[in-house]
Amino acid sequence: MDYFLKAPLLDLEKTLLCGQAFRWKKLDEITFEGIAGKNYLKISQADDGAILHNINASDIPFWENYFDTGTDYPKVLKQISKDKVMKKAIKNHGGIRLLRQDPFETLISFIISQNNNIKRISGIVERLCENFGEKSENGYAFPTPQRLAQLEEVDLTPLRAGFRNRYILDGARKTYYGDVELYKLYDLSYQQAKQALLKIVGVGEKVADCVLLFGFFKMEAFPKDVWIKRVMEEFYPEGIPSCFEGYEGIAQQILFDYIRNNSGERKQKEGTYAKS
DNA sequence: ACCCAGGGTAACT
DNA sequence: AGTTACCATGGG
Repeated sequence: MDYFLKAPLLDLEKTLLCGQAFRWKKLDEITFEGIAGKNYLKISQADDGAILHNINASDIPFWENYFDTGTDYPKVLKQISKDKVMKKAIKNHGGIRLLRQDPFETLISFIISQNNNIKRISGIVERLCENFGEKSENGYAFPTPQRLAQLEEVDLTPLRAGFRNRYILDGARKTYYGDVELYKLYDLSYQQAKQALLKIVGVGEKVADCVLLFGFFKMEAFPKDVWIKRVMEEFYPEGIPSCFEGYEGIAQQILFDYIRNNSGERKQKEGTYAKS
């Protein structure tokens, strides 16, 4: 059956393709498909929500959670738009929602993301799933920690992930052998959980913040990649405005899309970082 | 040929 | 504690 997922203000394309998840593909103007963990979904944009196609009733709670339907986005946007720059960014980029993703998938995906671009990250993640994920009728699941932990670096050469191979393996091994009790980080504070993630080789401040935000929904996380650093320089030399408090993660995602893909609405600074 | 990409590590001051 | 070269790979 098809199911209407209520999600006020949702912009499906921005949410799925803005670089917080890497396994979604656009099928037509309003329809997308992808796999989160081992769950396949075909989904279409609707007004203030989306249509989940051919879905089992038992899977609805998973997707409600994934699309963060428990968060009141109109309320959040009203709060953070007290900041002028954010108010402007929201006009075209306010439809982005955070996706509540699996911690291990998020960890490995963002280890792969370092010094890399979104298109190539998606390719590496896809090859990772095809090589080591469980196959089902609609594609490949994301690999388990157990499966990846038993591999050697040479096994990862088909991914063409380069120097990140040893980081991927360290993340998988520390997760599988419990050196980092990944699924217990939900219960820790932002700071404590971050300290645990930083024990993984290849995980630094930025990757840790992405995992904490997209994998554990720690809203204090404000990942500072090269684009956000440009936002901070240009708009927030004094630091993050206080009205973002409690919603830093959502604010970050909106600003990330704003600076990367402003479609001409913002004056370019000598064309320094116009989108490719 | 050079620079950059949702950065981190190791080796320097 | 704060810089900097280097790290594979692919696109512009």
